[in-house]
Amino acid sequence: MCIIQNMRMSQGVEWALHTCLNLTYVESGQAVPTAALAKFYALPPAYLNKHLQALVRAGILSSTPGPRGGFRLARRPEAISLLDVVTAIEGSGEAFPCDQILREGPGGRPDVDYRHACVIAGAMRHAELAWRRELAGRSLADIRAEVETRYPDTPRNTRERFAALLG
Amino acid sequence: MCIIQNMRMSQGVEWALHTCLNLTYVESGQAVPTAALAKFYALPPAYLNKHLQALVRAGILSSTPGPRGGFRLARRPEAISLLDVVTAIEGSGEAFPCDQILREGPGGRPDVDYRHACVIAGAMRHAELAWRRELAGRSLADIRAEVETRYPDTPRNTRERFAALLG
DNA sequence: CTAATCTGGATGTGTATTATCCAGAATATG
DNA sequence: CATATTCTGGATAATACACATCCAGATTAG
Ligand code: SF4
Ligand code: SF4
Repeated sequence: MCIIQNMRMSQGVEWALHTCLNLTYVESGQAVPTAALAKFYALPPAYLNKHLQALVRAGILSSTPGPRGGFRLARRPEAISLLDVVTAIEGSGEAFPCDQILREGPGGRPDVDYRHACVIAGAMRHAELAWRRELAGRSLADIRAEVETRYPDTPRNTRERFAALLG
Repeated sequence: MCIIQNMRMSQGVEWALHTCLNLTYVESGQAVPTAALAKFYALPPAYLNKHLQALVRAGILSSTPGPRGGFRLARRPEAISLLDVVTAIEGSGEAFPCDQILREGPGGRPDVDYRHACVIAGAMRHAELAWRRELAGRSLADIRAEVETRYPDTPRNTRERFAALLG
């Protein structure tokens, strides 16, 4: 019937967002290893680690090897936007794939970069910018504040689970 | 190195947008078969036809079988938004995949629908709405007007190519 | 020194996109 | 009516990529 249900970002974004949010509850100075972060939501440890590495490369987390090592936030939650996390996992590529088919059209020139010249590509890019702007305007601290307003038990629950996992 | 570059919509969106835009230049009453639409940009005819079928189901195009049959716009260009076309090809699913991992977290309940309860999912949905709003506010007629301002030759080029392909 | 932990590359697996083909239905034309 | 044209939609194949695992090597706490 219908052939497509595309345009989804990787599930790693969800993992990364939740993990970063949880890490805001860890007392600074303490690192959490991949194994504990994975157990938090019963995620596959080796694969979650790949995403954590991406977050480190993006400067959102910092990592420490060795015993009592692991990951911690590299910046204050106020300084980490949702866009930062999404971009770290998804990359910064545009959602609208332009194959420059205009080159095959009437008057098409192989030497022109239609990604900049094309009105359609411009409109799609404009819409995508609106999306990025929304995500850039919301920080982990904002999310945490809203969570605590709606679910006051969250801080205690999160800290208790971390305590149990770090035992 | 980096493991992911996701979050792309299908290339069919580009084909559909260009094809719909081109169809605004066909004198109403005349239909264009898949073969001609495919040759316009050297696209694979059988696969393009799948996307055209999706556009018909969405009420954007209408189709006529038989000789001198083919596709034409089902509504005026002013009444077709970019979002209409994107949704017809991509589906209306959300870009942020929520696996409800909170169910595995502390205090998680299997009977709660966290897609509505979760603050993160809400923030992502909010950003996506901004994207949709932008696309919904731009019609094929708007795009066409901008194209003609910047590239005055486009109407003639397009009509000539159609004439040659239908000849 | 030893155990714990991160890093990054190699590799496997499964799903979804991309693409083709064909039988059947509908229709314009003569 | 006969025929050629064209759309419809299911079946199927090829390909790309997200998802996932594993391991050797590097780093560090104790
Ligand atoms: S016209 Fe725009 S969307 Fe189409 S191929 Fe060119 S750049 Fe891409
Ligand atoms: S907390 Fe939100 S994003 Fe995370 S699993 Fe639940 S609904 Fe999805």
